[in-house]
Amino acid sequence: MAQDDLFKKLIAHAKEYGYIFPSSEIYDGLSAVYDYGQYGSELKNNIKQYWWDSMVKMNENIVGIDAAIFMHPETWKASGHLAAFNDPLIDNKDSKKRYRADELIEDYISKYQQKIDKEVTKGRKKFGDDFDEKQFLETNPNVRRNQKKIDEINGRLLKALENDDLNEIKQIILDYEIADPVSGSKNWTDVRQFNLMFETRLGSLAEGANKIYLRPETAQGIFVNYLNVQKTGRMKLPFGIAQIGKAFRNEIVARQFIFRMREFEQMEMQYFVKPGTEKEWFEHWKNLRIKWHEAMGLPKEKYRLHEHDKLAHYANAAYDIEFEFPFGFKELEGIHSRTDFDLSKHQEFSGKKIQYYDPESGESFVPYVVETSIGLDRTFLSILTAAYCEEEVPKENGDVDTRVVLKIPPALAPIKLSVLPLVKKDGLPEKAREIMEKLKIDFMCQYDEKDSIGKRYRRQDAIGTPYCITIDHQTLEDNTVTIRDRDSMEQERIQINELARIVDEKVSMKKLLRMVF
RNA sequence: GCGGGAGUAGCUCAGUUGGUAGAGCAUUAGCCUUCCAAGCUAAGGGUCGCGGAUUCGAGUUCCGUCUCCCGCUCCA
Repeated sequence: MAQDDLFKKLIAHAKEYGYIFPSSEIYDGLSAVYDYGQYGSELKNNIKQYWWDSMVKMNENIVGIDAAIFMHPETWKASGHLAAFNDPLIDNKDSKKRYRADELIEDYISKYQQKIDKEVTKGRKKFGDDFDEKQFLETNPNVRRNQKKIDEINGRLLKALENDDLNEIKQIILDYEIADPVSGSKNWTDVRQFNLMFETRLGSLAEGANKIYLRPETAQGIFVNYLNVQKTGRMKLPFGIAQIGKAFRNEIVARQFIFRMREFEQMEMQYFVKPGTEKEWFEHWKNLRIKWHEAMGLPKEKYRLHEHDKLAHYANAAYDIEFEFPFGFKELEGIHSRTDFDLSKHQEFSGKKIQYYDPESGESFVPYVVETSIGLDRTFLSILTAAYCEEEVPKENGDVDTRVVLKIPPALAPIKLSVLPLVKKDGLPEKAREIMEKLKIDFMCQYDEKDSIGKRYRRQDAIGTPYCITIDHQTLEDNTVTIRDRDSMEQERIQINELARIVDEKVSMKKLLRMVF
């Protein structure tokens, strides 16, 4: 089956079986916003728990917090988001391409710079060892002409950016007849501002109310709480702060189902270390995070590591863990060595000293940070895509039947166990209810007596329930039930009083944690 | 924003030159059922995305509009 078709089927299946619904669907939906349904929210919670436990429970030097989505606006000046998330964009009407208007102008400027470089090369050849670059740049008429042009355009651009003057940016493009690098067309739309951060106002709508933002990443909530946690938790380096929470980005194009949403959830852990040891910890977390993914049991070949060659301004090393989605390998988790960029910036902007006193060396310093940041919704999607199977099952009459089954890792499955009386009479439903009552304290269980047993098995397959237990006539005689495995469809007969123990062994989250640690 | 595709029941879709909105599955109730979906009976569920135009009459024609999906530009 083509990957594209598979993806469409998966989306339809996710909706039909209560995993993911389009947001506000009765009002025609909202672009790139989705709601998690009755099973989706269970799966999501299980993923969160697996992550949280593997951070906070399994590492005594990692603690968790839950910071607010609203933060002081200065936060985003310090982090650089306010500047970096504001892009003036322009469309070419002929080529239909969209560009960042400032980059378009900068590209144009770089052509003049290239001319200057060429002159310098020529000059160097001509004068040999006597070549004085500084003097050459000041006196050569060609260089001076080009440099003047650069200064002129650059000056206008910087001023326009500073004043948020979009009309001026457009005017620069028109004045210098800057053309679309692809088509050569000069047929441009107006310049529009895209702010990737959602804005709102704190307090009333009254004038003078402060503009605040929905956080575009959760990490800053950790950085601004660094001192609080370090002091109140008596934390010593190295230590980590973990957080799960929503973040918001007003993406120009948000698509591919829940892969890129405007509202999404991140699971982040910032690990604070002594400067100089960050590379070592970076390796440590990279390896541990890979093990975390592998323990879930999704196919290993679906994962791949990608090293950033172009590093963000704050990082000195960065890896992505990528997953092969139906639309290709895409980022699932980022492991970044963020140096002391964030804490230093907050120190600078807040005026509060963010230092760690190291009793061993007697020195104070700003700690370095190694970050692991994983998309919860993306992890959800990776599990769902890997789980979705259409199997051919031979029927008794020789026909072939298609079985749709979600092979979700049992520890993460929304419903662990369904309890099914073979028939709806002879006291079997009563016995099944009795068993159900005992088990529901241990597991998410579901009871079903409607329709034939085969049909009920298929319904459970479709939502990914790993085990079905069936109460039949023999149950009444010897207190045994059959337990059916979702993936192999094989059955085993076991004692009722063994049920909780046997199922727990199979579906417990402890199993995953033991594989990682 | 531009280009392409699509909006009819929970799902998959049919609906003729314009003439009373349909099927299968699903759902609910009842009957029947000794282990891998689709036995029997009945019921519920749709202002055909929305608005306008043409017409005696529009799911169907025309215009507008909204939404979703795919592609492109952006992405810490």
